[in-house]
Amino acid sequence: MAKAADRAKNPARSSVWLETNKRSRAARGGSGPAGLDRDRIVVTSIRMLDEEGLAKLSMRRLATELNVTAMSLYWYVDTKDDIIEYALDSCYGEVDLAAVLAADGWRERVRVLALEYRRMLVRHPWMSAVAGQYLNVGPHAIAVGGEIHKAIRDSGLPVSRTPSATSAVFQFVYGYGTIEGQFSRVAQQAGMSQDDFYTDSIAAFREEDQFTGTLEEMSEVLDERLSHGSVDEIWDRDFDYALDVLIAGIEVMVERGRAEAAAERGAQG
Amino acid sequence: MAKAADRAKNPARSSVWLETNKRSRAARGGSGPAGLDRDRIVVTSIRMLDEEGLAKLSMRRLATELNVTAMSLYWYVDTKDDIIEYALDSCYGEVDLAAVLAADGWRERVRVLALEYRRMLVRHPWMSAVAGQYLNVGPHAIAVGGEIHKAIRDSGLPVSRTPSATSAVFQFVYGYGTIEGQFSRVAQQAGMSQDDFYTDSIAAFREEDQFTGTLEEMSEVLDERLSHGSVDEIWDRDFDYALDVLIAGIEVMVERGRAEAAAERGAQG
DNA sequence: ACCTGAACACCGTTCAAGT
DNA sequence: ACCTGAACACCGTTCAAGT
Repeated sequence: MAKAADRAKNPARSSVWLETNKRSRAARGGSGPAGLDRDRIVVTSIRMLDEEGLAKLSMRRLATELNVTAMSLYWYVDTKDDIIEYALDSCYGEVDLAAVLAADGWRERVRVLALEYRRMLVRHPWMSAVAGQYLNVGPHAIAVGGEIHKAIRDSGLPVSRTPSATSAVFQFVYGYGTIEGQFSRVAQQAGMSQDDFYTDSIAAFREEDQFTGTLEEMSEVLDERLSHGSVDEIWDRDFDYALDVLIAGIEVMVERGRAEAAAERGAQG
Repeated sequence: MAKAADRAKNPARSSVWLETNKRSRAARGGSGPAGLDRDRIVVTSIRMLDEEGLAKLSMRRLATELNVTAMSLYWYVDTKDDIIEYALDSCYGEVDLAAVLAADGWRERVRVLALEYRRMLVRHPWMSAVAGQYLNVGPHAIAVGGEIHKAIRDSGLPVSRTPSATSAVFQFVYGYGTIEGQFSRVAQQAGMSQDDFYTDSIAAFREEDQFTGTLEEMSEVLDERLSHGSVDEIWDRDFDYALDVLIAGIEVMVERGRAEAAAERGAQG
């Protein structure tokens, strides 16, 4: 049941989290003679993905890491995609929702959620490339999505506008976490600190005469940045400021919405 | 020269657009006996990527489409990654920068750029998964980046803040274009209209009792949406509103920046 | 200068067979 | 119930050889 071939026929419901595809056996619980179970598979996958990246994860290499043959894995999952979907949701579980609940007011809740989300993406740089390809409807992803929705809703925006505002905030966080994660991963691969990597990259671009036209414009910006701190500090500072922009924008739109609603009531009464 | 193995050793400069890797021969110009050249390779790649997605593009299938063997491609590019990097930059070339220049004021320029960018991502749903993996320093990508920078700079924000604000706006657009493209691609694969696919998906989720907890919260939002138009209209409406939020936020921060600068001058003078 | 055939070292997945 | 060996139909890339 729920073979890879079947899965492809119904993309709308194509997720390990939906009944149509879920397999009954081996879902969880005790491990077999080889000490294998789905949890161990997922945990090991995440470690390998963090260390070596998406491209290097194969069923055979994963199996070797677990002291088992590749075919054993297929007792616990239907496809390699399933493993990645489980890994994805497991990472969403790292978002500290207790810290969100402890935060005071929607602004602070949005900030905490954004920071937790960003940090998760940076810890697992393979996530961003993959998240868009799945429905992201695992229990942890749904829980995070629910908190995001509630935080934005509490701003006072009309219900019809919360999805849009949510999207503005968290698509930004997603994109920001993606490039930050990419940057730190590539720097690490090059065996450099982020600071060295930054200055080295800029130097490389300046050597290219093809960039002298357009990059000149941004040159003063690039120079200005490192004078204000390390690359790590710049990531934080830029992130905080962008959240300032977004929160200020939401505040304005809340006010506009209230003014419009009042005008409507005035016209009616 | 510039083999795949060499490339991996210097990730900071790992791009077909940087001298270190660029190969001199066959860069452009007339096609060989088989009618092959790099432009044809890139154009065909983009068509195949649009039609069948990233996973299905292989050197062998691409070569077959071009009536040639896979190995011929290696005369024009060093690796499969190179082809994707060329394809990526070629797509950035679809952004209509003339329309941006024709727009009046930074707000309108930001809107036109955002819309052009979003449309490009929806036309080529494979782009989002891939863009983060490369440096994106091809001529077209750089040109687009330059216009984005200039539009945001003209808002009057301090130079030190433009990268952050740019990131807020265009990471949002990137994320938004990604999920919109994903949605339309999956609907198309399922052979459904976007509207049918939307209602069908929601129905599928409602059937799952695991979602009754968290999804209940968002239920009213989901219902509200389709009463206000087609899925296509919702995509447009949400996008416009999110840009309203972002532009309003930038306006507020410009004001704050001016107030702070004035206070500083007052304290000094 | 441009293109190919054969080969290498990999993939994900299936299926029948083992314990 | 859980795990494996062998096999299928693929990959990207290299290298020596063709024209």
